[in-house]
Amino acid sequence: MDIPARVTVLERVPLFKGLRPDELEAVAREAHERKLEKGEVLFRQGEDAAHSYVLGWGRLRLDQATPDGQNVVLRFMGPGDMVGTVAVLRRIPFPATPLAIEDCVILAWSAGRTAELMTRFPAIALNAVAVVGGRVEELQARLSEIATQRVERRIASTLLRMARQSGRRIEGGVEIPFAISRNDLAEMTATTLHTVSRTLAAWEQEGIVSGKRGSYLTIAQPHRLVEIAEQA
Amino acid sequence: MDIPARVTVLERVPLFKGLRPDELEAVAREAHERKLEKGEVLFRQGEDAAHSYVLGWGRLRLDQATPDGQNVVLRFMGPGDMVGTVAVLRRIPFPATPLAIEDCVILAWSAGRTAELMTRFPAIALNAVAVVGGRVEELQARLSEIATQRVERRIASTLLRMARQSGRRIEGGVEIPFAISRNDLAEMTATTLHTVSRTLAAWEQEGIVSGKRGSYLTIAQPHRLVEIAEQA
DNA sequence: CGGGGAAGTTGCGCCAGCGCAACGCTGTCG
DNA sequence: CGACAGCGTTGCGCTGGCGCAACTTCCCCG
Repeated sequence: MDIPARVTVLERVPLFKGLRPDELEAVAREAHERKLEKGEVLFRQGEDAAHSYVLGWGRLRLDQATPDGQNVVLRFMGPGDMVGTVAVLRRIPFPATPLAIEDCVILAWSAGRTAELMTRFPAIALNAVAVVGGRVEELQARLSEIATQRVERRIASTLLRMARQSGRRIEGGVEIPFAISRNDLAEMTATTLHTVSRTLAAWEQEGIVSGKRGSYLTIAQPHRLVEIAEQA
Repeated sequence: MDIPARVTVLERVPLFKGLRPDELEAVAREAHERKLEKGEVLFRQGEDAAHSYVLGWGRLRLDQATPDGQNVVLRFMGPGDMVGTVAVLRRIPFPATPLAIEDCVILAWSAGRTAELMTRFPAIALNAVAVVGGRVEELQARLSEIATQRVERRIASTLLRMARQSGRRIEGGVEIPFAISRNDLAEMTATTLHTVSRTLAAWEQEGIVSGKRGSYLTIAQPHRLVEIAEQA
């Protein structure tokens, strides 16, 4: 990717919102580039946070291993998302592992460079607070859900949230444009593969969602899902 | 509080770490001051985020109401914590309500002033990312816990986390220096008052924790609690 | 000092959903 | 093209801990 191409990518990244073209160019010049094939990891939980990243193309799933060896899916990330930036600024090891679920192109900056750019262009740092704040909000919402709601409602809320973040309108509903396994959903909603399977099977029966194995999940009747998510 | 007194407070606030004394003074000059009595709220969930705050003295409990009227305790906050800053920068309404559980003194800056100060002193913005990042980490940990662990382990983890954040060594163990009701604990661990009550009663029997109603909770045998939190 | 109310305790019964296990489907790799 | 591996489905039984309700204890306030 040459510099103008990078700028085109960075223009749409929330982290760099409000920067002038020449500033974006300066940021772009400092970046390294990295490609990741589906199935590879960008880094591993526990590693030293030497670089921060911005996802240019592709999708990542952010996994966190618990001390006792279980796995929790923290979030899915798409183009424009920042990765690892917080760990870099906090000078702590990466707290999770981003796994490529599609081929990805990623821009990287060293830890020192990251801090330096944010100091030089404070707007980046302000944007970073906003982005990370958004994650706090999402996590708080999930926490509330898990704390107070039944499994069925949590699955509904999770699907709606993913649709809102990454969904595409297509004929016949809203499509979530990457493969999510039942197990992924289970690990996002704090339940088991089995319960997710049963729930989705029921919803497919009723025509609320559809999507064969491997292909993308489509929410055919979002309003029905909203009803389920909101019912007392 | 005069300006030097404010500077003394701000010196110990993580958000302002690394600022020079003259910079701290500039920040202090821009602040408004606000007192809050026990039982009052600083602002209400849903209100427009017109100011950001730093807690000088006292303690707050941050509550979030769910759409269906339940309540979740997001966190307890103590001296030096920042409050509302994220909502200000994201230009969204406050997502939760901070309730004073002790008398508090709070410094406040208007939304515009907050952004301006962060731009003038980018170190503040970098610190803010780190602080908010810490919250993300804590929320992720709680999410993992709730998703994968039994109630007993979650309560143990929560108590240990609070002890780590605010605990005081005293003779006979570690004391959590503010009143936590069983209900608070229930709302933090995604369980019910009843289950918390039973669990703590059992632990008091075994001498792991102690603390009468109203007084502060003391963890007499932290290592036992760690065992419970870590056992498979 | 006595009455009211909030917070905490405890017993009991029930059920959502977990855990296990067996089976089915589908893509893929030799 | 056959067999394997990974993912998903489904049935079944069990149980953690929730929900309800009755009761106790403590604290505050008049």
